[in-house]
Amino acid sequence: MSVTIRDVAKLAGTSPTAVSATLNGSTGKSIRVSAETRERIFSAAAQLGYAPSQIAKSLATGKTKTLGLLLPYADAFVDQNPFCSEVMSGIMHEAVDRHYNITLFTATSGMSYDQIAMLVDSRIEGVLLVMPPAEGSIYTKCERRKIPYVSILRRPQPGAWTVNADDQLGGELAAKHLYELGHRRVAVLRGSDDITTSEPRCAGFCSIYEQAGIEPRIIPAGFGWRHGLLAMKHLLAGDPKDHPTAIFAANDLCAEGAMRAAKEAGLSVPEDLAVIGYDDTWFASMVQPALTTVNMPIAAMGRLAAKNLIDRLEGNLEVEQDAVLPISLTIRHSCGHHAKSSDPSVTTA
Amino acid sequence: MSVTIRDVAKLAGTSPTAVSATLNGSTGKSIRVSAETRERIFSAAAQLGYAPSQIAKSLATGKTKTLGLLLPYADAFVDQNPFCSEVMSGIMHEAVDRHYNITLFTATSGMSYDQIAMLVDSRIEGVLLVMPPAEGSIYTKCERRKIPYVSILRRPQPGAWTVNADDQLGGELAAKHLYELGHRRVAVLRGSDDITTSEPRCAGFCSIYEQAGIEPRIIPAGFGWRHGLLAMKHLLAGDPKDHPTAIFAANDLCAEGAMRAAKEAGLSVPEDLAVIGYDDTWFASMVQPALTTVNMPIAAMGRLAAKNLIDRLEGNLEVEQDAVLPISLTIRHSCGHHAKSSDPSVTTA
DNA sequence: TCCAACAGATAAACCGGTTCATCATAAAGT
DNA sequence: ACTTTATGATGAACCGGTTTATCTGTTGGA
Repeated sequence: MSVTIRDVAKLAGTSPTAVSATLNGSTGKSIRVSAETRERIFSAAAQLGYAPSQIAKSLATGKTKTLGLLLPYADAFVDQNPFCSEVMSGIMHEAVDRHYNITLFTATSGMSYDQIAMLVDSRIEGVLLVMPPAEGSIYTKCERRKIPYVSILRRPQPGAWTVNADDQLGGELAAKHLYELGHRRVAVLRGSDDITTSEPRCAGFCSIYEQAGIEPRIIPAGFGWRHGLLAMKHLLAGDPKDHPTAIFAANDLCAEGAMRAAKEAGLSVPEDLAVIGYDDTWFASMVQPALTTVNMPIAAMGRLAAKNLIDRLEGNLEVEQDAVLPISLTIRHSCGHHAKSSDPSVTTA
Repeated sequence: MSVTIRDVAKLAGTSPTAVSATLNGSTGKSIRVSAETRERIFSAAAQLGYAPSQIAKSLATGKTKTLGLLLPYADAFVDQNPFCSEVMSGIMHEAVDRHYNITLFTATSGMSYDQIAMLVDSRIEGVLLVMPPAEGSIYTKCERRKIPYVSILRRPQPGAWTVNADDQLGGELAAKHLYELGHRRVAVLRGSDDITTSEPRCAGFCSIYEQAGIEPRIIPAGFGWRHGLLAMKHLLAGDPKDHPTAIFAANDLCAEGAMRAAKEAGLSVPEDLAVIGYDDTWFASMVQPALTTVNMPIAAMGRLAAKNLIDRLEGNLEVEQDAVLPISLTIRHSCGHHAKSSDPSVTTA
């Protein structure tokens, strides 16, 4: 069938041991190969088109160089949120650089995280979790099997590694921006409670306004476009005197939904209503008006999570357990301030 | 270290052979196990928490139950095009149902398809290619290694399996719609030539108009938002008498870019300019005005490609070599016709 | 001259499953 | 009574690598 290390050894007139050591760059141990034998091995391997069986290698060494990637489970969320694609992109960059494979665990609809945990088998050396649930059998499974995992956007836990952005600060930056623009009646469209970022973002936002003696209205919305739309409609259904002049949305999608509802109610953004988003995905710069939004270094977070996981797997124990990446505010047009057309920050293929 | 099949056999007081046969549901061959031994094996396995090594299993059987998934290479494209997420979702559904793993090969920036082909190793039983290039070492590599592959959106080739939508028909549907609405000066913003769908869509569109003696203008654009924006600006820079009254864009992203350019030039959509998109991703229903667009069953295409690949791997030879999925037209607001607010076809998490 | 150290090389065991070939023993057929 | 067939079970080989332990010369130092 396929060409094995013994075939190469036979053609080169030497032993499998020598071939293995040579092709792996001589482990330096007691296996010594003369320059001339090495030559014969290389040419034999090339002649036969030898490619080592990664499976046999894994069985012998116990290493698979394969990571599992668990994306959020709700179909609509995966499909619709550009966040996932961006974080995936960052992860792939690091994985390719470090010669690791990524196996996809997407919990599809009708499939719980617990069922997904079943997919973690001996082929997986480590797991990357993107916006995972607070609790779940996936964690106990990994711990029982001693499989290390790194979570992206999960509240830090003792004994677990995480990569987060500074959500509290993100909320604060948004609040400061709106406050400085003169907004005094503001509302938060808060993300769903099962994602851990919702709370600190909201808390950070409120803390700034509370220092000024103002209590923002908090509407439980969610991370979808429709959530923003419905929450905004709900707000606008109340007494016009209570209508907020500014909105801090759960993310960019939610912000767009809110803008849509406002426009349908005859309000214009940013003149009648300022809207600020979160994430700064490509989507934010494409909607109209382009969103002022809190920027998370999404791809960098994915990359760092992959890096930290691989570092740990390779024995580097100095990995930062709870990394927090910096946050910034990207100012575009949805809160007024300054105007420009065809936002150049949009990059296309 | 970990518990092996021999440990289970020892505890159950039987042989590895019996354990293997029992746990795999008795292959029915000459290995026979009595009901009472079976019981002991099950309880021993449960007691030890035995989980078979998939690696050892793969080495012994030659099957890995792992598929490679190759997504398009330009970062911006992957990140920004909802198409990829949707096709991935369909693929994952089938893979999970059939108990197959998916290994991700995303050609990141600065990495060619040829380099990606290097990642295909013995762990991969089959490959799924999404919008692959016309030529490349990936194909020769798969053929040399006898690894079957199924391409999504690639021109049918002898000896290669594909899943496509009826691009020609898609173009025709778009053209008929615009023609019936009275548009006689129309332009095609054509996708880039390296994606095989560009040509038949354009051809289908033109064929309808040519029957009426009209030659549509064809602008080489691309599949990105910016491509649509620039192409439209270029069109609007010409003599106003030549301005088209309707646009057939390469995809939804491109269509939005074109709409943006039109709006910036003071035109309104659909009153002054009709725009029709392609793909019908979630994005299409979210932009304003919501896009009339050619609907591709994207997730279904992903799912079918995975199904066909797995069927072939499992020896089903009746797999349709070049599947073509049906196309339809989703009418929203960007070509006028009828109006409605908050398009209900938008689904959110 | 003798022994230690080392370069070069390899046979054999091992990783953890699957599967082929073989072997008892009991039941059934002639 | 003797062969055939079915049941229950297992030892050993195998998949394709890595790694340990061992072996032979050759060189250098005392």
